[in-house]
Amino acid sequence: MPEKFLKLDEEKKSRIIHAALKEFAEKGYEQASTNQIVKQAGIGKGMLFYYFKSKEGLFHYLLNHSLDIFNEQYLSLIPEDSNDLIEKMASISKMKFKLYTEHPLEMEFLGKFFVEHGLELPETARKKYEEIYAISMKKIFGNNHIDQSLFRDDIDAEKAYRLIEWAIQGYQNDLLERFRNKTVQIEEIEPMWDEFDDYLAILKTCFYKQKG
Amino acid sequence: MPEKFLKLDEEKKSRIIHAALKEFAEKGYEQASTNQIVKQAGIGKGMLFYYFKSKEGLFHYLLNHSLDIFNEQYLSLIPEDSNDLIEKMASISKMKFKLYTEHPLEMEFLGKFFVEHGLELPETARKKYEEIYAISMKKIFGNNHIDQSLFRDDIDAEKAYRLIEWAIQGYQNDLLERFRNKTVQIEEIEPMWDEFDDYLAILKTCFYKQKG
DNA sequence: TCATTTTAGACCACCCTGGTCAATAATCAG
DNA sequence: CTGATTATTGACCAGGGTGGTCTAAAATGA
Repeated sequence: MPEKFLKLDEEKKSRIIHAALKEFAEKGYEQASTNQIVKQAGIGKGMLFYYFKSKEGLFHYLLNHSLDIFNEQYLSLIPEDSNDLIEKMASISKMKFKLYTEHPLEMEFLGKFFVEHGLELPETARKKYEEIYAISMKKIFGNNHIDQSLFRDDIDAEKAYRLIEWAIQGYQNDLLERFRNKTVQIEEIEPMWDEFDDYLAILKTCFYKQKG
Repeated sequence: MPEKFLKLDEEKKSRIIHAALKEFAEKGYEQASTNQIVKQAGIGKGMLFYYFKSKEGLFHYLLNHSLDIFNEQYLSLIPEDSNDLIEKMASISKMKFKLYTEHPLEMEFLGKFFVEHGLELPETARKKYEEIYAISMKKIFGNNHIDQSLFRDDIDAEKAYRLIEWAIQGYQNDLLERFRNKTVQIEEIEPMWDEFDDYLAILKTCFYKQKG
């Protein structure tokens, strides 16, 4: 919708988007200051209202922008076919890590306005979010042909499932915490996934049937 | 220090403390509004500055108040003697749940100003926090006579340790999410802990040596 | 009764708000 | 080059919120 804005060169767009995302994520909608945004973005005050009509217009644009990234860089890439629960969750986890390190501001922004509670959102954004949420649920849990026979017999597979999910989640949070505000260097990634694989191996050893 | 304030009856003190905790936790120090606080607490504007000298004075009081609760209702109660890692973490987890449901505002407040990043705190509060942090670390991990022999031999005990921690953490977060903004009814607690015990049993089955 | 302590909220000077707009700079068409 | 169109700036606006003060009244106590 903001055609004027879309015509800008990428560098400037990015500066504005990031300044705005940061301000909204930190302060919330009401407390966010357009003055701060223009100062941080290094543009004149008038331009923000020339590109987007109002504060609300800017906010809507940011919501769409962030949801699109979430969709394209994450949701659409989730594989649907794996039967090995741990492998599936691991690959999702890796993608999520990539998403969060490559687009930290967008994800913080979405976190603030969707995951956190008690914030009213425009109808359109809520709809879009609910769609995406439904898709993600379907992709991750939907086609429940998870191979339960992989699990050992003496435990409740459903509960084991949750425990594994939480454990992997915990590792991811730990990882994200370590890389907070750092840009991830390519050469750091491989040993990280090695470590991750160690953890996954333990989970398999413990929760799956032992061969032989 | 705020003697005037301490002489008030408990109900009024509580109203003021809770209004202030909520405002600070939601908006952060700078953005928090003393006007909002007095309105929410139902007292005249002047009183806040009569009890505490300034906004900063109020904030310091809240920090101490919350840290004290954390200390007395949680840290000092952590048992130091258990060797069974899972049992120990489980009991800590239960206490933490109690702490968070009985003092949600205090814990949100502390979360905002300690766990969240990039907020400067007064020197005294930082010291107090670091002490408490050190104590908690020592209590939880310090006397590392955790009985590693309980773990099965074919996995790295250190890593298993972390996985268990994350899993239990995940369950707790799930629980806290379910009870967000609800006061926990006593009759709801027991079945909850039954469920928790189920999860713990699975963890033991999977990570500990099998008997016989 | 009168002195002391609590209380309320009007008031202060100041700062920041989202948004406008007139003046200017840059770009483009012919 | 000219003249029109577009992009850009920042001073400016009315309105509202800021932490904090102070007067005057109410409550309390002796």
